[in-house]
Amino acid sequence: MLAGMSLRIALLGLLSAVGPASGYDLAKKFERSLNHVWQAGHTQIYPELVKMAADGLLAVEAEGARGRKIYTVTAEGDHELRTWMVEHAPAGAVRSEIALQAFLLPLMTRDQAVGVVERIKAEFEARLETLDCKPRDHFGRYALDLGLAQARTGIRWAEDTLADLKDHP
Amino acid sequence: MLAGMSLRIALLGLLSAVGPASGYDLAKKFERSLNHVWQAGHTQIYPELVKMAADGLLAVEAEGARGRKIYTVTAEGDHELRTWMVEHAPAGAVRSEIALQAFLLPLMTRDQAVGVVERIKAEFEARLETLDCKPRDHFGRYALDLGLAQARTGIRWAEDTLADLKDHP
DNA sequence: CAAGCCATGTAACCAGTTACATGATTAA
DNA sequence: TTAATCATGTAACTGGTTACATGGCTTG
Repeated sequence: MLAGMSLRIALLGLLSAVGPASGYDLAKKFERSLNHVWQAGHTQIYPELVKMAADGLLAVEAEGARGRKIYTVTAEGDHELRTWMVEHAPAGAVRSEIALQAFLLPLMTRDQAVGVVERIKAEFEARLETLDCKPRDHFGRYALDLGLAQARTGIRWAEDTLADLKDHP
Repeated sequence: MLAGMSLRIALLGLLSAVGPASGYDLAKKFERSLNHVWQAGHTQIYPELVKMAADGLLAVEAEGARGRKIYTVTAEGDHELRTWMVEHAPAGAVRSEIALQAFLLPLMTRDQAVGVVERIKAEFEARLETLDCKPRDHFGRYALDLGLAQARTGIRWAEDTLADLKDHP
């Protein structure tokens, strides 16, 4: 089991959850439901589906108009998904521009720092709002809970940091 | 100002904070202090420093034994750093294997899901512990606070999710 | 003088983004 | 019939990882 197959896993998961779909369908669902967890555009998805079919993880169930291919998960694909979920220790590594800006705050003047933290706060608030609008009955509900909790934590951090910056001028 | 220049910014920030340093020094400091915020190995750092010097953001202050070059931030480099901090709206996008596993939990059996969440919880706990050991007087303290708060949020999410999984078998 | 660490680099590869290209279908 | 949207793809590039290569310095 190689590292960095998250795109495959995400596609297998989506197909398992919503049933047979085309590349276009999957790209839309990526944007609508997986966005806060993983991102991929159609230019990455189309070729990956072809490779996954070649590797036996997916089968082409039907071919419609203008080359539209409907994919389904094979038994092997389902096995791959479950194995990854159960066995793969997720990489906890973070690469966050927000955290980088937070890291560098002490290099800024007080006024610069206040401006930066206020923008970060707004960013977390926007995130909270978009996540809050998503349907709660959805099968990605646990990830939604995590995202909401982390957005609230970010807002609280920004408030505390603003207070701290005002205390120590 | 192009997107995706976070590595440059991180290097400018480190050099500003700790003073003149070589590529090797910076690689070590990356590992020790920036790890929870951004990652970069020496194979990425060395060529980037050369490019940054060519672009006028850094100057080679001295050359020591075995080709060791000591870099300093130029006025232009300092300007670049400040401009990015003050003007660049940080990308909030997340790409997290942990969140992906959380997303896919409803596809698993109850036992599989419990195992996955327990491993995620352990991951957050490990993160909390490593961050807790870092020095608090350090110039990256705000990022450290954010990391600690988010690790605690992750642990709380895992506990809530485990309770939820046990309630609804 | 050998073992181990210090220190710097290159090359090949993989993942992800941006820009470009094309044609089918639908609605005004 | 023209404009918008649906739908699929390719190519070039950027950022990041892994594997490899090399040689100086230090200490037992």
